[in-house]
Amino acid sequence: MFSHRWRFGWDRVSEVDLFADRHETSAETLSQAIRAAMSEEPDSDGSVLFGQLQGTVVGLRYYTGVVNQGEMVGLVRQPQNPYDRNAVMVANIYGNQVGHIKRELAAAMAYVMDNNLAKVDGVVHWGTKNKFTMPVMLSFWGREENKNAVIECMARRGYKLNTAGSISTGTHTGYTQLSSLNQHKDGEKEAAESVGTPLLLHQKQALSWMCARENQSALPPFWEKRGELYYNTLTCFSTKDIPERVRGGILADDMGLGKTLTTIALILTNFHNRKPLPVEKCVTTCRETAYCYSKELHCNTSFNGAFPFSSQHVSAFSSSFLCVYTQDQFEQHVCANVKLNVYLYYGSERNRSKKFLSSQDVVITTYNVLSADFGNKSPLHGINWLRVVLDEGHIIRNPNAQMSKAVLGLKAQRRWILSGTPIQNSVKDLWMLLAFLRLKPFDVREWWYRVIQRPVIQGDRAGLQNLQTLVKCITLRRTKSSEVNGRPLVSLPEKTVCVEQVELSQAEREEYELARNEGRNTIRRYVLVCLYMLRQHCCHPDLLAKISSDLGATATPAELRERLIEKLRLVLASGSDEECSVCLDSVRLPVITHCAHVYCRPCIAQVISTEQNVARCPLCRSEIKTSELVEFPQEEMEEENGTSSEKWRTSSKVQALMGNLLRLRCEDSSIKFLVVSQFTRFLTILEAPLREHGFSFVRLDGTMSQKRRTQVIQEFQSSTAGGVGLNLTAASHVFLMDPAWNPATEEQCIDRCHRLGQTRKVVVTKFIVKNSVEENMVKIQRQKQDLVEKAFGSTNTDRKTSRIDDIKSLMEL
DNA sequence: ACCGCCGGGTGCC
DNA sequence: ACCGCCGGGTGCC
Repeated sequence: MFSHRWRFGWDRVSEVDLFADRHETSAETLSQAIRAAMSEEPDSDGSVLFGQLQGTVVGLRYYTGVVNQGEMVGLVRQPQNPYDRNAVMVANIYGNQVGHIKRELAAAMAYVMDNNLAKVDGVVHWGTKNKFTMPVMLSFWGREENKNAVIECMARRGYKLNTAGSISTGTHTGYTQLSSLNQHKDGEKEAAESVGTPLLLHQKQALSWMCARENQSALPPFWEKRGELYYNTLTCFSTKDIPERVRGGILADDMGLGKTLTTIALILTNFHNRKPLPVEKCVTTCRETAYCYSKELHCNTSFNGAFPFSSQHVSAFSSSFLCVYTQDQFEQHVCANVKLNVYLYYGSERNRSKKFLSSQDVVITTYNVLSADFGNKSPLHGINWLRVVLDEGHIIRNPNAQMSKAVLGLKAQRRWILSGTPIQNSVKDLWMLLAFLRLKPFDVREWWYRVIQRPVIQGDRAGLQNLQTLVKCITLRRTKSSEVNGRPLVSLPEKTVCVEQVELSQAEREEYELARNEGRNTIRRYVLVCLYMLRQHCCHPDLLAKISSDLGATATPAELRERLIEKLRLVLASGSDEECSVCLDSVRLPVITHCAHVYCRPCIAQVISTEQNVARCPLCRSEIKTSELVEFPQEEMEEENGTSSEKWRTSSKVQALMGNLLRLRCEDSSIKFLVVSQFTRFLTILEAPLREHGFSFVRLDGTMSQKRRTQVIQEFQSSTAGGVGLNLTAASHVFLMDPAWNPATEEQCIDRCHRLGQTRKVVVTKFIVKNSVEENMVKIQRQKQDLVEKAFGSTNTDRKTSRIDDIKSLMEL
């Protein structure tokens, strides 16, 4: 075993090349590398069409799901299918199963899909009336770098992807009646008497539109009736059942145009059967609800007493309304003689009774309370509300957030989103809002993505138009500069914004640049430390520097120093090549911090000096001071081999290696192996299982003297002819335990045994942890190799191999 | 499935 | 006939 970084002094800086200062674009390179190395989830928006393929759907007669001509279908892997673990299920928009992809094709697709090499879409262009099988046009989408792999993989199984020219991707403009979209946007509606504040013209228009959206019976956008069926013009899906109409929408007026007042007016004006909410003495009637949430949590339970509560008949739908700061607005905008039951559902003493909450006219809560309750016998989720209103609805933009999931779990007849900025960053933001409104079929992310998001991002005009139609249909948005009947919505004094550019003085600029560079260096260092630790996790958990808990604060300074020195000795002895997490090289002038982490003195000194206030340990974030760094007494530096009392444990990677070694030894007991790691301490860890299974081994690493290295290599080569030096041809199997940033580093390593004197086939095994920083390192390696290939027309490897082949043939070997 | 595939019945022209 | 051919039974994954 040997650690190549040290032993041969190869390319010691290769790991930090990505961030090196000499590149003009270092900042960009840094961010790219971080994104590439740290990203767990690839950006699916970057996908390109690899090609298309005509496939077959079989087993139609066993399922009820039907498709129309031109309809999009979903392809779902069924790894648990008892008849075929490669099964790919075909379903229509509503998720009804239509059939399966034919077995042989499914086998090829399963590989591509399971390895995330491509996403596959299906469209059925014809044969929809078939009884047994039907054709399906499959489109393969993915990231550019996977394109060839996918095409080859499919070709190997006899499926040729059609990559030619322009192909229909299935997006087209849905037929829509634009006139109907603007319905009621110009109409006006008077608010109910109980609304205490007179509405402005544009607010009456908004009220009219909101009432219409709640009372309408029109189909959602892109749906039309065709005979007995309801037909979706974008996906070509059709169904007997009328698609659920979206009773509600997005009120996206600018700040200050009175979204809250308009919503209060809606609550009071449009109760059941288009009648106003019964208020005042009307104690026995059903009460309505609107809901809203605020981003803020105000746990002020004393507010509860501010509202008169009366016991009400519990309605089938209760209702609640919004935000903390609108509590005043209710009082302000509701007539003084009107009693409205408004309950603020937050604070630890909140009343969790479903019956009580249902009896309220309005229940107001916060996103935080809602998500805290969700999945925990949440009374709010058990009530079928008349209306749910999300104030500042863009807060639930991220569909992965708990708050968003909690919001989607609410049951309601009518749903509203109030937001001045419904789309903050990208078209992606819209999905969560559509999902909340339950706008079919876009509430299912796949259909939203296929029909709208991907086409829009790829610049498809039809996709953009469909998006606009969709948004127009469910959104009312006016800005402060909008006009009604030629007049501005609101009259405000003039506002001017100007930008004045300011130059820093030379001295200021110098200080600024200094701070910027320091900041950049600090970030760079922390990123490297973080990546480094992830790489260690991939190999073995014990590689991570331990945060020592036994270095108590009660110890005297002398005791503490003694213990730290002991710890430092242990750490240095355990791997002989302890690496500094700052420079990633072997520790020079080792020092140990009070939190028991070891660094090079110059490295950690620099970290401390770049901190403005309190310097913190890059590994554990404990406070560190230059004066508290403990050095190793010089005379003990050469000591070796502290026996670690800690218990040995295995790791997945250790298991993988041992499995290979044992299998190979069974096949041929004369095989020798080379086991390579970037981490010398990992080699130390590997010694235990090797001994346990009776493998004899030698170790080679950077701390050894030249003499010792020669001895070790001779011992390893003993039974094999050939010279010494860097020759390790006795080994025919190379195990690379962890990837290096630079592929050349690995190549050099492999060449130590794949060279003159080698008589066996050389097999190299690289262990890469799935879904980890290691996979991303491999991607970076591949990119580097591609670069080399583009620049030279052949890879490093090829050139080397061919040179070796040349020599071999010259010497007639 | 107006197929392919399987397995039983059958067998000169 | 250890075949070929015929025609019935059958059928996703």
